[in-house]
Amino acid sequence: MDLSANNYVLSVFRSNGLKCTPQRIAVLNAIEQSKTHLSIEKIHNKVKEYLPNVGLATIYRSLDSLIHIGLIEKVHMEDGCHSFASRLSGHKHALVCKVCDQIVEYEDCPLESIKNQVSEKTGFKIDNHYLQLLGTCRECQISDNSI
Amino acid sequence: MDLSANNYVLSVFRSNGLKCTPQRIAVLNAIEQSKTHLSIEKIHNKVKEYLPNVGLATIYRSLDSLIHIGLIEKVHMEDGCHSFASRLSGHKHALVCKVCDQIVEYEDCPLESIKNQVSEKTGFKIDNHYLQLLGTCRECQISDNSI
DNA sequence: GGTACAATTGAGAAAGATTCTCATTTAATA
DNA sequence: TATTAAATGAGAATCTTTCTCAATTGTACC
Repeated sequence: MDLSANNYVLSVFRSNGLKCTPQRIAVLNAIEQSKTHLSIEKIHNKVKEYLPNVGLATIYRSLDSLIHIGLIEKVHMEDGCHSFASRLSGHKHALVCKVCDQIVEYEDCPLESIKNQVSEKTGFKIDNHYLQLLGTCRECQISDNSI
Repeated sequence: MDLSANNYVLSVFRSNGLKCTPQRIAVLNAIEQSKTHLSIEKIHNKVKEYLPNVGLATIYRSLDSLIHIGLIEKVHMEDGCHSFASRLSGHKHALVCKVCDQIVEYEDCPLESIKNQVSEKTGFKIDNHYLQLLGTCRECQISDNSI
């Protein structure tokens, strides 16, 4: 894991008046590099591989900072827990496999038109949305290791 | 609050082998009758009005049971907390006002067609979805008590 | 209606998750 | 490189959620 930030990430930190620390970069990298969702504990373990002394409180604080400046977002799992997803590659939605827990990100946002529709009907000004589709991925359908 | 269940609710409990207790009915009623989202603590307080001795653990257990038999579902809030919504009136999506916290339910599910689209592209078999739209309701836009 | 029995409850303890405090360290800036 | 405010690590404190167990209560059957 490279604990130095690229220019874009650095500029996001700076423009928000936040320091770009190795801890924060390590948390961001852990989330970006993961193919599946990570609990706080898993993020902590991942970061400890590179920064063995990092404290759990720092993970919480880093996640808060990264959410605040928009580099990551909280993703809600069906069981009520949450994980975290990178927002560096723009707006995405989560496809969560109930069998293998894999998260596939789906980039075409199908909701822009729907938002207008809903706005007209209800008068709500909608400025954010959260969509999650739950099901079984292709591999798990084939291997049929579902419960 | 009427702590007796209607026939439908009763049959759902029975077909799942669960007892229909006043505590569970009170939790269900509290959620159904609320216009806004309720935290666990608020549900507890609401239920205590009718069953003063109800314990917090019972609220947790009732919520689990009600989710398990499909009478309610967990709704995720943007801050990572969750509230609970009745499913007695069918499939609905939440429109959450960031100013007044009001939840408006929106019944036309715009996602059925999208699900097929996404399935084709990704191979996922999608069997559930969760959509939440966050914004400002008509009243709060007018009164402009936003932050 | 009364009885038996397993499921459920209340209370508080226990466990787990998150936040806070504060002395120390460190990134950013000049 | 020196300065300074922000960030960190460690552990305490605070919430939140789950567990345990004795007492209670729905439900099914008579």
